[in-house]
Amino acid sequence: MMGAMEEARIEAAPTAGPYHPRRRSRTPSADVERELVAAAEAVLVRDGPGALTVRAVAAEAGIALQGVYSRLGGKDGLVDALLLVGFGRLTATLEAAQGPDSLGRLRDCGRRYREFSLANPHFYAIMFEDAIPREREEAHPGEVTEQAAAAFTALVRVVEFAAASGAISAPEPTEVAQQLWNTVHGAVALELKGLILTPDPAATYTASLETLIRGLATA
Amino acid sequence: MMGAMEEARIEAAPTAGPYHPRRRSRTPSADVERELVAAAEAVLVRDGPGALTVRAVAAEAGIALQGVYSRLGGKDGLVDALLLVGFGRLTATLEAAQGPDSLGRLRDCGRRYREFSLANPHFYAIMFEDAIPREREEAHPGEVTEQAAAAFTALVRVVEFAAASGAISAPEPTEVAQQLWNTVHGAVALELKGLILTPDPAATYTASLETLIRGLATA
DNA sequence: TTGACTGTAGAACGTTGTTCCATAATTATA
DNA sequence: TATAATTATGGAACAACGTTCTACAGTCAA
Repeated sequence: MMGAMEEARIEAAPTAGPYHPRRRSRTPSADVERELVAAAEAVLVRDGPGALTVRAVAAEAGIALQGVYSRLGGKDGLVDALLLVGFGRLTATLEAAQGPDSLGRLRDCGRRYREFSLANPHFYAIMFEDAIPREREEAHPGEVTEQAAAAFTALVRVVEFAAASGAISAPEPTEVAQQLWNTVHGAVALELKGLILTPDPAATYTASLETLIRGLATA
Repeated sequence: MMGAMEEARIEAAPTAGPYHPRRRSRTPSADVERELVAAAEAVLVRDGPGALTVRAVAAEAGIALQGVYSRLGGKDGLVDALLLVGFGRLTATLEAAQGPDSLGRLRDCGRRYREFSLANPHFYAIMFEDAIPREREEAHPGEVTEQAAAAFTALVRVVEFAAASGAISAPEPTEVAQQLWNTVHGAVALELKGLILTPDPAATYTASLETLIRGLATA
């Protein structure tokens, strides 16, 4: 499967010594973690969550297996690093939402949420569906939780903006943002599992969002 | 871990023969599949998806490991059997929805959906979150898909009833039922993952449903 | 009763996450 | 720069997992 690639890292074979005749190259210490996470992302995107094994990632990075444990604390740490990347990108995607008016921006935010999930289905799966079961029962590190909360905050901002303009009623923006999250997450989660039983998932998604906006409209 | 239980199935040791002196009891053929699925449910409910191993289920049932393969086609078949049970129960739960009027029945249906997911979190996880990764890439058998569709049909019926009474507008009940599913699934999926960031998840759930109903109200 | 079927126990295989080790290359210190 | 402390490497090894294969023996049907 990986064939002759690893031979490139053998720099020389100075003597035909008995035990360890060949010199080994070594990844600079400062690069190990970054390269492992980059390799993990490549494996995840290319082959999906099921193919993300510690050995596959180490081979993809050209780094010793042990590096995953000494630098990232094992597979769970590797996945946590990917979660941080994923939630960071989702946050950036949602924060970039814009539109001609406050409702247009809310609609764009919803559209971006779906596009992110469809463009990054494997990322979305590990972020929201535990597509890679955790080996140990420990909770995610605080950074991951905080980045996930940052994505939610982007929704709160959009809701606040729409409420300030009077387009919707949101006395408690967090409550309404949660309703928005429920709707968009439910829609994309079901779509990723093939459980949108209507002919046009995109149209149904838009309709769901419009129903929400109508339900939130000022009386 | 299972200690002395399996000794109970050794009925006698008639002779001190050299190789296989002990007589073995045998599960009646007609019972093997049913008992395996029952044991799998017990393990799933008690210990969660991560503990549902073929060996654990066979031990729980007191049935030889091989039975899972000869009767159910392996772990995936075992999980499919559980999915069938789970979707069947969800369908029954939703079909039992009732209320003083058509909107009351819709509200009860939404309430029942959440209660089912919170009362059966491990079932919900394998039904909607692939909490047990499939070993082979094959699709679920038709029965599973049909039973999942039956659960959705229960939602369609409730929507049709509400539309017929004029409480909501649903020219295409399937479209509206899908919007309802998006909302309730999104809410419970996020709640099961601890991602309801409002103080009172139950209240936010109800509010989400009310916003949906308001958005679907007849103009 | 007899033969076909099939559950049982056990071993075994490959893959997985994980740990440990001696070795050697890099990095930091004096 | 010389020396010491770090740390990446490669390999073996472990337990747990899904899966397959086997001889054996209990059950079921002709």
